[in-house]
Amino acid sequence: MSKVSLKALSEKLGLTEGTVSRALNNYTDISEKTRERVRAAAQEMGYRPNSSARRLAIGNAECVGYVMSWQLGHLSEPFLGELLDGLSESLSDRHWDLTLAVSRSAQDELAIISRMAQSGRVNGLVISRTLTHDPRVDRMREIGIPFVTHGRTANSDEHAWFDIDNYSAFREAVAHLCQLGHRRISHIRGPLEYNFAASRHAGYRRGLLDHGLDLYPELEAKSDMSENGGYRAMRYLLSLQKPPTAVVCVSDSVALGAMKAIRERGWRPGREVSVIGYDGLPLGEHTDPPLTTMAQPLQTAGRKIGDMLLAVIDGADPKQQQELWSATLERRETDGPPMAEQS
Amino acid sequence: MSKVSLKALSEKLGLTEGTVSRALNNYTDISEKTRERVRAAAQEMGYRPNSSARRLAIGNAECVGYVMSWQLGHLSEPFLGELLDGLSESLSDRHWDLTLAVSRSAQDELAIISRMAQSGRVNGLVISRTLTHDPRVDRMREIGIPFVTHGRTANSDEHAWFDIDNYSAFREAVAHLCQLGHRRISHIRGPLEYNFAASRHAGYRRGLLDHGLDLYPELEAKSDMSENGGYRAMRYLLSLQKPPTAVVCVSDSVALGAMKAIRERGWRPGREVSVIGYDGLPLGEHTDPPLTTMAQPLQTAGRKIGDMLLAVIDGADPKQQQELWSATLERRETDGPPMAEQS
DNA sequence: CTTGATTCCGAAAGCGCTTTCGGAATATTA
DNA sequence: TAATATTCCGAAAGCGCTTTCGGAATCAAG
Repeated sequence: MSKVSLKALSEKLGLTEGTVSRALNNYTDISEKTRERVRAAAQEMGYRPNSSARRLAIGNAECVGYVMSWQLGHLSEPFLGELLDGLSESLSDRHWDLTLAVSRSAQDELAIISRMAQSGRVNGLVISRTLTHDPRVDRMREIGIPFVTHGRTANSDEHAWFDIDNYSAFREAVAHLCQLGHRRISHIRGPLEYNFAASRHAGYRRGLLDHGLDLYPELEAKSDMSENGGYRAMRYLLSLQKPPTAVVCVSDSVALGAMKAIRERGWRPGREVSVIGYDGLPLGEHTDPPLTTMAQPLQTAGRKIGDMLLAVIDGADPKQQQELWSATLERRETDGPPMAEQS
Repeated sequence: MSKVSLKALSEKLGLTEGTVSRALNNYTDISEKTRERVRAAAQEMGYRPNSSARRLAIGNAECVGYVMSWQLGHLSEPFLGELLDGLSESLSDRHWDLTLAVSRSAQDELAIISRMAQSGRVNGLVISRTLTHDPRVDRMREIGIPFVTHGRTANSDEHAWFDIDNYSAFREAVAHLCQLGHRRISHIRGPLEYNFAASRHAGYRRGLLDHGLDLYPELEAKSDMSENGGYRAMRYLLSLQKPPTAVVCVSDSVALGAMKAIRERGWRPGREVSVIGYDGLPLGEHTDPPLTTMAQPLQTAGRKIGDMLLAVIDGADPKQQQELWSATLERRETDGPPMAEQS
């Protein structure tokens, strides 16, 4: 690729490679005059230091990795793009790269982590969708590579993480429904191995208890993270003797499916049964009716995660790199007071 | 990171680094016995060749880049995840990496391309959302780095590309509406600089002509690629003296916004005005009513693009690496015959 | 004008791996 | 057994860049 090497440049300048290198890297032992001369020549010849060579010499990959799992339809997560955007923004300040790896199995994922870390391909890693007990963080810690998780784990005290306060978010969502007068509040939850799903679930339960409501297992429906999962779960809930008057969903996507089930029954979301989603997706404004949701601030999450990772790489104490942000209730039109008892 | 180097490994084995290297890389001049011995030791010590060193020596980055632009809300594109997934799947066969770069301006994007290519950081590039006249492909060609575009350009004959036949898709969508009896068919189009938007627009027009319909500029509304853009565009169309009885939208997202505008007027998509989207997003099944759409097969597009890029890198003629796939009409419930004239 | 402190650059040693080349050691053929 | 052909590995030269070290040349101080 790069036809112009340091050697070519230095020969043209009548300097040694070392000198040119130092000039370009702003060493103080190079006179301002020659530094400029070198810069100009480099510019003119279109010199680009070979990354592999530089990285080898410098002993640094100038690169971090994001490893995402194939599971859970992770790839279609709404936060993917934003996260990558923020990450790369953070990295671009120092001209570092972002390498992506997607795994095809849990085993595969651990292998990928090891390989990327131990081959010196990256200086740090970030993973998303943490499990409560996540073998990936064990692996990363054992390897000793800097990392930050997007989402907490059971022993998050030990590492750097970024998370949204899912627990409080769902507690708040339930509180909101209670204030509207609901007492039969359902939850369509995600796979509980995932920390975020477990937190939301726990927050939901806590919300009920806050308001003196009992926990009814039949009011909790399991789902994957897809619209279809939400649809099926909601159909189940609607088939109950006494269907819930409100349901909080693990995500906006799931809420979308739930809404469809509600409509199919001839009911209307926000009237016969309120529904609250989670994510704050823009498309929620355009559903029928517009979806009330707990909106998470993901526009800058990636940026923050990147900054945290860089800090850890720079030697910061991972335990100090922990950030918990909050979601906020965004009322649209799928939440309303319960209708008069009807059975 | 990697504590065990080739040197350490070779010393432990009582062999030279060169020999160990050759053993690990399956050179034929190493006896099967020592090869096995080396493998075992490598495995045991957890040896991982340092990537930077390997890449430098080998003169190959073992890596390709995907550069995405910040524009157009590209990041939230539905195909992002699938594309990355497919790409990485293709690359993982040879254990190559995928590095991501997101640009913050058109200028920036060109700079990124140059830097990645000329610093030998990647062996090839892929870009999405091509413009009809795309300076990025000019740049890549001028640099001489292998690449494939996701979407065609004005001079696509010259390079490798993957695309969906947008033109035919929209022509077909219009044909479908005509067969249902529609004669006032609108199009909410995207920014025409983008090749895909221009193709869809052209396909729409061609569809009208196919059926002997005239082109009315006022029936074409411009929009960005967001739900909101579709919403505003549709409001405009509904404000016409004689609103269209059907509208084909540049994307499902845009269609979502359009549907909202239709509902707000007290009408129902598929009854007073039919709407057809494009993308085939799963969430379209759960809108109200479920969105009829031209579905594109993106599950394997990434894989294909990756394979094509690899082929070009391996020396294949870029002009032979061109692939055009078709979208297919997925009828759901937003298409129907026009209602009786009503004004 | 000499001595010592500064500037500024050349020389050279890597970074960790790959690959070519040549030559022992062993096997094959006459 | 001698001569030729094979097998298998050691030695060494890079890949392109960074960085330490030392020494001219230039400066300020005596």
